[in-house]
Amino acid sequence: MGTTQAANGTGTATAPEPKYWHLRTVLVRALDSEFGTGEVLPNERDLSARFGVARATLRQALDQLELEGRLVRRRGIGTVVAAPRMGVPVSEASEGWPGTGRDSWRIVDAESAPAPASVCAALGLPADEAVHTVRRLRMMHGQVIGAETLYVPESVVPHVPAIFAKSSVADSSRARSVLRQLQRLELDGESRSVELGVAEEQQAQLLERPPGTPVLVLTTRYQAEGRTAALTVSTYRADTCRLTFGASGIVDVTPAAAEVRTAS
Amino acid sequence: MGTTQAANGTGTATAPEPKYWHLRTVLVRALDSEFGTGEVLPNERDLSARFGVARATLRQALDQLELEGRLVRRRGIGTVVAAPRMGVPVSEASEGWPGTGRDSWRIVDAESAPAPASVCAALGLPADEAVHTVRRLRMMHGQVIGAETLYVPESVVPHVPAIFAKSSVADSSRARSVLRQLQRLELDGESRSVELGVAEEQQAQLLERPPGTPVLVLTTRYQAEGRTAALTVSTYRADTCRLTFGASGIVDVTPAAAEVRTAS
DNA sequence: CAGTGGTCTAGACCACCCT
DNA sequence: GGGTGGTCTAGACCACTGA
Repeated sequence: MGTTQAANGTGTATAPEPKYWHLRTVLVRALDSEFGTGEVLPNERDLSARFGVARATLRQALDQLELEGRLVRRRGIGTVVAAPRMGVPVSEASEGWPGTGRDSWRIVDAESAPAPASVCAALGLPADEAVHTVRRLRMMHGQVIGAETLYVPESVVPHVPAIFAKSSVADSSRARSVLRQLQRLELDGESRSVELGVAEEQQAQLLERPPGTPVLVLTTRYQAEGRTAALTVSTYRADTCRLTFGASGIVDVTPAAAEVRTAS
Repeated sequence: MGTTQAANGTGTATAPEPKYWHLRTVLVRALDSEFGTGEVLPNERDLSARFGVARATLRQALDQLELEGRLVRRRGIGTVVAAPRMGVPVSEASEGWPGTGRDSWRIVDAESAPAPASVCAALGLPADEAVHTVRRLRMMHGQVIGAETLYVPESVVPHVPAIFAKSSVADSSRARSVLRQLQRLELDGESRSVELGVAEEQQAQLLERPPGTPVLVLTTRYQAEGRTAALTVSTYRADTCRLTFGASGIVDVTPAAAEVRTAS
């Protein structure tokens, strides 16, 4: 076990670059030149043998590439080359309340109940005040790309037809009712934040990914009538999404991403 | 080696939750209740022994927590509890050109040279057209939180006093000159995108993190005189930063992040 | 120097998918 | 069943930090 690890592949001996990092570089080049979207890579045991490293080391390189959204690994299937990230438009204040546009959403469920403390705080409410909660999935090109939870205080949208039978039809109509009433308010503005998170069990399931999957967490506060009238927390798959702001229209431009480098 | 792995800790036997994921949950609870920012955790060998798992398994859990920005690990030092993420204001169109505000920036270098193809494409230029390139670091609370590269075509800002001696003073004056001239143009608007990336060697060094560190890549296109007059690519440390948009003023509000959960 | 996290190995078993 | 990725182990050495 544990051979000496000293000789580390590059041959230069000047900089002790980790094997997995070098491997990643090699694979990036291969991905750029020899593989197309959707192609399946050789399995991990073969690859590790081919590169003369332990499987764990190869996996460390693949982990990086998956984080970068270049690969998708599926248990029982294999490792395939991922499509370039999708540009996901984040609507601007001028475009109104969430989900008004031409985005495709799928209602998951809806309810009216006391909100968790963190949500009440963000909405400027006393703890445990009742809020409407709507959960929905954002779809794009037939795929789930994000999960959103919308919170609206009952003091903003008071009455929603109470259908007690818990069914997807009832949820759906409740959700539509909340959204409809929200859109009657004049929207004064909004503020957003984006950060990195990981999907917990629930979200992970909605996003069709394993727990721990990195996500972009987009939090939006909607201002109306001089207060925070609604709050959304959206988690987008970090591997497949690029959130775009104010890019009204053109979205499919490849950004000059991290690997920008001067010719010097 | 490799004991049977069958009994997996939870005791329930109903759901085969991975050990490292369960460990993460345990550690999250411990961090929330028993540790304060800056406190040092026991070392990995002790922790793995205490939890009765291999060190690699413990590390898998710590990797997750580091990705979430809850921990910072430093070679030779130890693992410490991270401070909550900083809210990093991303200036709005109304606030003008980059770096105009009260943000703290530190010039790294500046030059005028043919741009890489991806940059030219994003700027709508023929390949290899000359652009001014300014690299600078964004500081906050005395820490480096991001690295930004600003690209401005020479056709937008033509002459910059040519100082051929390559020095930090010369770079700095060149950079200021470019920014000053940019600010004379009327800014029509801007479009942004945010995505997840990993820091390559160069960026990683600027951000004082190891290569492979996850970053939020913020790409901004500035519109002026009916064209894309400038492009910035900023990489922010994903573990310490939460990008905020249009939150003019209040920034230090804890967002209702991924772990939002209804009481149901 | 001793102590810490970072990398690497060889081998094992598990969960899942498809045929 | 046979193949794939996912998890786990025990042990080793390396690179960095600070006394």
